[in-house]
Amino acid sequence: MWNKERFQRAQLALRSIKEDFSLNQCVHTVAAFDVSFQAGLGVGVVALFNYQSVQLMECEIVVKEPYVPYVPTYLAFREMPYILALYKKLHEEPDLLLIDGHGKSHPRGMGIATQAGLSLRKPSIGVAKRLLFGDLLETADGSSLVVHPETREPLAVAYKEKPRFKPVFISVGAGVSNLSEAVSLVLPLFKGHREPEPLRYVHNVSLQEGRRMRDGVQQVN
DNA sequence: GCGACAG
DNA sequence: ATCTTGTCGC
Repeated sequence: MWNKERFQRAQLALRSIKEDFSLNQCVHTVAAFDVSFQAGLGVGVVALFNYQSVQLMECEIVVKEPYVPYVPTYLAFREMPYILALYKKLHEEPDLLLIDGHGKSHPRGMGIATQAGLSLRKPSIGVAKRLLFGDLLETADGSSLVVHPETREPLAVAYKEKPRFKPVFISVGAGVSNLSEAVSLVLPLFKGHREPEPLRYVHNVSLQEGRRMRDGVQQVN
């Protein structure tokens, strides 16, 4: 059975894991994850990308029923089963994980990107489409900073690939030394869209795969 | 008590 | 996230 108390205990227990891993000097590959839900089924997708060229290397899919509902600030407990299964399917070990959601910019500093990084012992970065926690501070260069409500510590950067875009919120997951490093690692992955290309790709694959299953396969591929 | 609340 | 059509704009 699930409840907030168990979720919170598990989340805080994970927080005490030692980060005995860190980013390689050179990041060669990045793995992006996303999960969508269609007709009661969860469709998880991972895509391995070459970091330098931002070209697709591998794509894997996992389809299964979710174990628990979505509970605000406990997203990882719903989506982590997909991420773990997807990670096992990869034929090559990635250097960096890119997660659709927050990392450190979370009420307990334990967003899904952080939980994923700690669980898999891999450096991770979170990219979320909406703010969850923290105060938004406008900066001169057009982008904004998210800071902790009390400590005022920087938690995330609100980045707009184009001025007319709504921002995405980039935050440290695990194994990345600081926010500015996380941002500089993600920026090269943007290709003129709101989200970095690897995340945009897995999101699209997840949606189309979900619809294909829901509507029934009309053709064999 | 009230409102907010990633995906 | 999902339920859902057309529509305005670059």
